Amino acid sequence: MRVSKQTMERHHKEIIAIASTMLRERGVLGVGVADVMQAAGLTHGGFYRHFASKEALIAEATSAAFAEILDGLEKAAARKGATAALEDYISGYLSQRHVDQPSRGCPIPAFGADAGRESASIRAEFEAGVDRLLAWIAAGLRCAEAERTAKAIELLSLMVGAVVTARASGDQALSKKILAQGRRSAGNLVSV
Amino acid sequence: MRVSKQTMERHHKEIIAIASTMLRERGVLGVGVADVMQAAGLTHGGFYRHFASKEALIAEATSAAFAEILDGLEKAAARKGATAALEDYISGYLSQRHVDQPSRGCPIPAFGADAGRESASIRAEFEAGVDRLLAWIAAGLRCAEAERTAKAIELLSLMVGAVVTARASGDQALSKKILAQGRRSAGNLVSV
DNA sequence: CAGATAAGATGATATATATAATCTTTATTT
DNA sequence: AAATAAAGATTATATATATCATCTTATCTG
Repeated sequence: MRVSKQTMERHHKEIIAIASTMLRERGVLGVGVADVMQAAGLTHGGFYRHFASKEALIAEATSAAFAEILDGLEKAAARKGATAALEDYISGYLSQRHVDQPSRGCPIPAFGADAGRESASIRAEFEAGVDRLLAWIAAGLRCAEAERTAKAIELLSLMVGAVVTARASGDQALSKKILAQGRRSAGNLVSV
Repeated sequence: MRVSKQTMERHHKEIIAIASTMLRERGVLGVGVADVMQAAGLTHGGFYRHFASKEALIAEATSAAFAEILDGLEKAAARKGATAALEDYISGYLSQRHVDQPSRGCPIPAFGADAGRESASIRAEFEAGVDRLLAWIAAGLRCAEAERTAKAIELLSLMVGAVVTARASGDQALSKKILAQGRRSAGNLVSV
């Protein structure tokens, strides 16, 4: 049945929000259109009133995942300063919680590999998110202006790789070792 | 029809070899049992004479992917020395070729995120591969014995993250920038 | 308020999936 | 050489998939 414009708008946003968490939990091929709709309390039939294709949903959900995170980061930086916010971000990123719960975490370790196999429209959203994230990280670094972007890339690569490798290595000792070393390395990077 | 023991053994290895490249190209959910069998010149019906389940195939293919790479690395280290071999490995890892062609590349950026979602048997194979790779990297580092493992983890994390992020960021300028920075950072790591 | 419109539900289609049963053909064993 | 065993082919099953058509029912618009 038809719903009000406001309700439809709300549904639209809910679908995207659910897809953005499912994406990070299950990867691109692991999320089904019907799954997402059901989780939103709807049936699969209405999906194509909202999106032209699954690909379009993934693109929007990718953008939403980055936006959600970056909005939070920008608020944190405004509240406690760019450098302190960056330190919090790093310790959260390289935490056991982040490794265990990808659903609200960073999209890059969660489905960056998947995104690399997807269409240009999805990769473009991903790239925009990475760009924005790198700029935010750079702003929190205390080194010389000229080195900031380079260092931001180094730091992000290190963190992404540590989380991917820790997740893949099961819940054993190795996983924790990788995380702990990631924290040390990242700490050295930002302090120098 | 029945084939000789040798032929069956060959088929078995071919199936695993094909799965190990498909895995890296398409991820765990992207490889289908029938796809793999067809690529091996067989039909899907015979699959369960070779493997108990798709999961068993993925576990074996994961192990095979790491083994293939590490056998090559160990030969290279024997030929030209651990340190020189490590330098080659790093420059190959952070090359455009590796970013563009995951099929014969490192399993960690290719399907580490997928592996993290899979069963313990698959994660165990992955963990064993990471372990062996870290030991090989550590052997090529010229720093103090006590720091080697830590530095190997740092280096691998950095490289994995750079490749994942470069792949996800499309074929634009950002992707190349991430790779180039990865090479600089890795270079600094091994030289110090 | 009446009619148009459209969001979502229901149902259908076509394809893909992992797995299992059965059949065929051949290698192995006796 | 006959009997057996088994690898792979064929076929079947059950489920999942993305997408589309149609129907219902409510909102919006004139």
